[in-house]
Amino acid sequence: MAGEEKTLRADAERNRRRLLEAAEALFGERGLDVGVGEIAQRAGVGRGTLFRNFASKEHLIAAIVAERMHHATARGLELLDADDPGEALFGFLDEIVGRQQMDRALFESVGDIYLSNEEIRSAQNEVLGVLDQLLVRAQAAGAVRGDVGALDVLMLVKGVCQAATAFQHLDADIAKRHLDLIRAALSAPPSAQPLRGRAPTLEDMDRALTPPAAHADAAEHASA
Amino acid sequence: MAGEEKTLRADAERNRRRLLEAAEALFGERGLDVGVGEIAQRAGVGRGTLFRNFASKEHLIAAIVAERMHHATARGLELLDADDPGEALFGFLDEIVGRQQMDRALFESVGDIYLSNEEIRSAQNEVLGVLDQLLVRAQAAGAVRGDVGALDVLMLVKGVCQAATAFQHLDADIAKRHLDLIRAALSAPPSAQPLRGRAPTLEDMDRALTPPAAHADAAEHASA
DNA sequence: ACCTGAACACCGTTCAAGT
DNA sequence: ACCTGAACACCGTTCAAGT
Repeated sequence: MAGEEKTLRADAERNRRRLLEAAEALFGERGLDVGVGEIAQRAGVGRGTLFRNFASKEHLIAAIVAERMHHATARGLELLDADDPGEALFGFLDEIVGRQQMDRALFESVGDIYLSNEEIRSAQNEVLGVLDQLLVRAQAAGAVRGDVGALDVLMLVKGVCQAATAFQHLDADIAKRHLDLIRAALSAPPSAQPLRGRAPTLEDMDRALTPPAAHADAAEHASA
Repeated sequence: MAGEEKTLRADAERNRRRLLEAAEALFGERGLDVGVGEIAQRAGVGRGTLFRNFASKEHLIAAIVAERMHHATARGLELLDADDPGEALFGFLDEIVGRQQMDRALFESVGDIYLSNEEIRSAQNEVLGVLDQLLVRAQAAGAVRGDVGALDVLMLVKGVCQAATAFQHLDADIAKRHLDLIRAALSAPPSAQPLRGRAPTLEDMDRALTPPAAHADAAEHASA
């Protein structure tokens, strides 16, 4: 289903890498509103070359975020072999949050392109895949309540990251603190009252991709 | 300390109100990136008039957000008289989240102007004031763990709102669901392991306002 | 005092001309 | 094929001219 990696000319490939590195460095230092001109200059190429490699500034950001997500996926796969399933899950979340703190507001505008950019979507589905496995293991071990899904967890963590970036001058470890609270929420037995709504699934996300289509007969055979 | 409300000419006051209403409507419908020209047009004034009333587009957004915060403060004060302190606190959070869901991504760019805009800051301090009272009452009643502060709670809720706006097409009630998880986190006894870091205070926020000042002797008599 | 809209500065993006 | 930078379109903001 995924297209083959179009092989680039040697210099083009090098320019692409330089652009990614320059953008990553500048975004990390000064946030997402650094100009494309400055990025191209730091990469040592013309502005047009940036748009030859990336359809828009948002796509450039998406490419960087997708790379991060691939790293996260790889790390999550490693943790699947850990002894303690609970520690594996929460250690995974800790590392994700740790990376976020370092490089400023990279998650900042992800929300906007979350669903519209295919590269981000597939990378995020990878992350959700491992997260789901880590979660199921932790639930089987009794370390995490059974009524939450991987998408629940990812959204809570994303929220913690975003809220923390606004206050990072305040306390660098505040995200860790709030992650501990998320952990408490996930560790608690679903005793008191049940959660409102139901755990969102990947199918829900796919369905959310086409809101302008008012076909009205979508609930036919999709109620599995 | 707060300056007196400069009394405006009748037509100027009316224009200001019209601009706020037009902006609120358009932002709610199509997000924060509607142009100032369209806002002015909908309000029936020239573009220059917008900038006479609000120093910048960000200040216009801040004025709207500040109004919302005043409403939230008023609602919180009412809830201080409620019978069940726990229900009062979580009901308050529910209403905040409910309003957020309705009008799109209003919290979206708040993070950026959080600390730089004085109007937002004082309005937020008001909210934090009531939230603190609601929280202390709930803690005294044993409904909420003692090791969290009002700023912790506000940041968690803000995170939930932001993460939910990205997925609002998915499930309108997803923020409510995650708020239930936050409730579980706050209701849990601080038994397992203690939270990392310490509860952020209003003094921490004020201190975060002046990061470029490296005076180094700020911990003199401020350690109260 | 306040309002207006043309003019300005500053982005992201495109494209004709080069190699 | 790929690169370049001038040119374009589109923002937010300013300001001289009006009332």
